[in-house]
Amino acid sequence: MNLKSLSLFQQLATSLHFSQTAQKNHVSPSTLSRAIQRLEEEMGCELLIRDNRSVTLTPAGEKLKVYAEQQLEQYKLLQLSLNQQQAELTGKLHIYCSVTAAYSHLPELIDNFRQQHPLVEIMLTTGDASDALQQVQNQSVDIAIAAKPDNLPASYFFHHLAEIPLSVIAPTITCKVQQQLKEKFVDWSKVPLILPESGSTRTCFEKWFRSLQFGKPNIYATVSGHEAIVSMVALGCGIGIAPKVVVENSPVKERIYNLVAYNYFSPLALGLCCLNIKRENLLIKAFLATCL
Amino acid sequence: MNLKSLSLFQQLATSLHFSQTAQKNHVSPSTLSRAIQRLEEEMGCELLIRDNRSVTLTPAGEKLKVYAEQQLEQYKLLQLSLNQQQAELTGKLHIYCSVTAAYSHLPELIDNFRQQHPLVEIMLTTGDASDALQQVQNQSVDIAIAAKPDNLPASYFFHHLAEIPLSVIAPTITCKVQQQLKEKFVDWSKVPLILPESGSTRTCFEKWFRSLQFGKPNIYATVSGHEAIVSMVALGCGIGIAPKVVVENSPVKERIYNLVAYNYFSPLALGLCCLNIKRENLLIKAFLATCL
DNA sequence: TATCGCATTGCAATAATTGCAACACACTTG
DNA sequence: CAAGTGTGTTGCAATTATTGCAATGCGATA
Repeated sequence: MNLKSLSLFQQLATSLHFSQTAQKNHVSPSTLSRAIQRLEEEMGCELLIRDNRSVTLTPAGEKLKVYAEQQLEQYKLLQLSLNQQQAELTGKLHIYCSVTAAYSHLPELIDNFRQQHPLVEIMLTTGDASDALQQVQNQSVDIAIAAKPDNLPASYFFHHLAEIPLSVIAPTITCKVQQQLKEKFVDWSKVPLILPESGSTRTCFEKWFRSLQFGKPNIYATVSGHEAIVSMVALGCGIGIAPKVVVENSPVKERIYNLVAYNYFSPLALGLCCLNIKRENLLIKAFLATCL
Repeated sequence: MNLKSLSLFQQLATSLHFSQTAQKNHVSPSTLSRAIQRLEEEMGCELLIRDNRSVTLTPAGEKLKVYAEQQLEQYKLLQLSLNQQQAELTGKLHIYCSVTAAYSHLPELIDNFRQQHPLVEIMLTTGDASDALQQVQNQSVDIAIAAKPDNLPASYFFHHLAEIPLSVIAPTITCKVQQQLKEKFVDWSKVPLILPESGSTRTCFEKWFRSLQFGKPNIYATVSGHEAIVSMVALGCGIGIAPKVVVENSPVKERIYNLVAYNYFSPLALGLCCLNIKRENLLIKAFLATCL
């Protein structure tokens, strides 16, 4: 039995909903399902009754839920007590976070860290993912939470956190782009494109476009930051490519749709990045530790 | 964090001795060492000070020890409560156990099981490993704890528990065998051998002897049970082959020594064995579950 | 009947854990 | 003082466990 499974179970026992719980924890439903199965195996009894329409706790499940809550609480207390005992960490930790990551992973990372090291002052900068590495490089920040570039120099340390799928998006309003896309033969060299200035998403796009063999792309605009791409697409300026999370959290998401047919972009690898030489730094070490 | 590591740590924190703790838990010292390292990583602080001559708990280690003891206790209680809640298992469980296994793994298996299912009556038969399968086959027993034979029919289920290394042993007292072994060229067809009647050890030996290409072995005696082999070797009747555990736990171990040069026997695979069709049997299922 | 939502499974890829052997170190012995 | 013994730690290769994707089964909904 491990705390991760226990935590998953505890949440599931509260929400009684596999998909939701899985999503909240950034794991696939199958992972959650199997974690519970392992737990049931280990306990030697059913914990949840899933009748394909609803999920209910068995009496044993109830007991385990109580136990899980206790355990998680006690574990927190232990951590607190251990961290108190160690020379308590203080100082400033500069974190750079791409706006994209801020949607999905930042909150819990910060939460966990603050819980364990309440005296550390966190200096957070958000910005375009493509700036992340540079910020780390010139030590303006200690850690970046951003997509992994294709060729990361060995002087950087990278810890994988999640895969960020990309979406190709188009405006729903009637406009020139709309018509172009409706044609049987889409001349990609004519379709106006909204692209990020640089960064992984840009690289990703360029690879794809080259594979189409349509010559030069018709780049309507290059913008800095995924959010801006989404906005411009919504305005009907052209089609764009941006992380799914950004699209789904956008205030204009009603005015765009997903060009599912073109979703063969490999997802971005989101993770923590810092200089290898700084991994011994106590604050950085502590931060990385909270991310397992 | 998982209970296994926590349990290892708890024991280590009590014994303050890596090798001992590792041995008691049937893991290698390196496994234990790394489990502790992981724990320290996870907690973000040192737990034990190892200065190459002694092991001491740090204050953080002390705290974790207390925590670990609580957790393990609570886990036991949880199991108890869950098992109580389920229709409590009762009945008889017939176990066959080779004497060899009785030395090493039987106690804890039984312990664990009894703790969880105190009302189940355990009927234990010990005997020669070679009988184990037959006993399972004709359903005289439900489960056997014994070495896995080379060709186990598919109707059997086998769960690996540990590797049992074999020793080639010779008498220390001066006798004919001694002299034969001292010669530069050992004529293996002349050396008197003490062998088990049948079973994995026998198979193992025969393979080895054939590979020597010395014709027929000079079999002094075939006996049933590894313990008897050790005794006969101690008496100077010949050399023998038997599991290390048996040799080391033998009352006559002072009168035998290990022919290290001939230790190229592959170890026996000790494990639990039952008929596949009986795996659904509640008692058997429960027993297997306690063995992970 | 077709489609959706939800949990589960087969399978291949990835990550974590393991034990062996080799090592470094401190004490003990001959 | 060199060789030997007992200790915990590492490099490395092999095994094991875990993961996510894609496909499946199953009921509900339209």
